[in-house]
Amino acid sequence: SRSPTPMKLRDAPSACPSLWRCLPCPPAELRLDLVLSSGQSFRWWESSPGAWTGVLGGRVWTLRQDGDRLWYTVYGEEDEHEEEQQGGCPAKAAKLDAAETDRILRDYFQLDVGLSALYRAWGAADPLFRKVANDFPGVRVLRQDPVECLFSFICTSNNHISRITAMIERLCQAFGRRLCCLDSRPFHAFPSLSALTGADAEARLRALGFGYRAKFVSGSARAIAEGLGTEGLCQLRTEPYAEARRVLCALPGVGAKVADCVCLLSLDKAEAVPVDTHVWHIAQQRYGVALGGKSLTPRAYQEIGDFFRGLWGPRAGWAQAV
DNA sequence: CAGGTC
DNA sequence: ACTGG
Repeated sequence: SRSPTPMKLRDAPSACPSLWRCLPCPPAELRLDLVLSSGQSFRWWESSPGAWTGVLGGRVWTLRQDGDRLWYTVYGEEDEHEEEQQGGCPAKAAKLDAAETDRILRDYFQLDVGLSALYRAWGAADPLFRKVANDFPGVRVLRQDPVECLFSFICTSNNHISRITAMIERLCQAFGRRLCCLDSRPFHAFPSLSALTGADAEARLRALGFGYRAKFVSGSARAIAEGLGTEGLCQLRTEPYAEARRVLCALPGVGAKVADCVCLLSLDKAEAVPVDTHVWHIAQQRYGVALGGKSLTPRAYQEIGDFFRGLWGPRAGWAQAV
């Protein structure tokens, strides 16, 4: 009998303790709710109060914070057979997996970067930061997959969060590998580069409501596939900020703002300061950056980034995320 | 008009 | 220009 038992979402460790693990992580270092709902990633969903379910590294996870601990559970794939689930997973495999999942999570949240020390430094340099920081502790920059980050942020231009989230959900359903079903809801991986290079990709994206961004997504996928490749894109992590930015801005649908988002959120460029309309207004109103144009010109964009880098230092992008 | 880009 | 809160 091969009928796969439908998997259920796991809200909390109490329900099924053996399937949960935890990492030490005080709230001053990470506030899950703030980070996962702030528009850095569009793939996390508050599945029940305090529990966040989403896809990371080709697996489905539920995360939860309790005091000084970050709890997590990872769901098996559909193809994994029942015998593994009940008789207790093969101990050896489970142990190896635990070290690996710990590592994935620590890397994704960049837990080796001490956030409280950074908050102190930014606050010492900037009274306005201090005020905001009080209400928003534990906001850190995720280290996302470059392909997911790039194509997600191509979708953000001249758009709003609720629609961006819905578009990316449809993108994954249509082009991404199906991972598993939780409470009858299917979860899909973010599409690989090659999934987006098909001849009909643009038309399919238009049908999914991507509008003019359909051409940007398919065009950038093609350009990367025929150029640096997924590996080359990932290798931008070891290149200087200016070089990564230059390469990204050559892609269709990628201008200064999207390039900075990709640099900051997936390519380890902590000095990248994405300047959206919101940041632009704050720079003028709260920080008195004198650039009284009617629109955010390339010149003004550069000036605002330089201003915040001068104020906050080499991790200005992290401070801006707060 | 929205976390811009061509 | 796409699309929708």
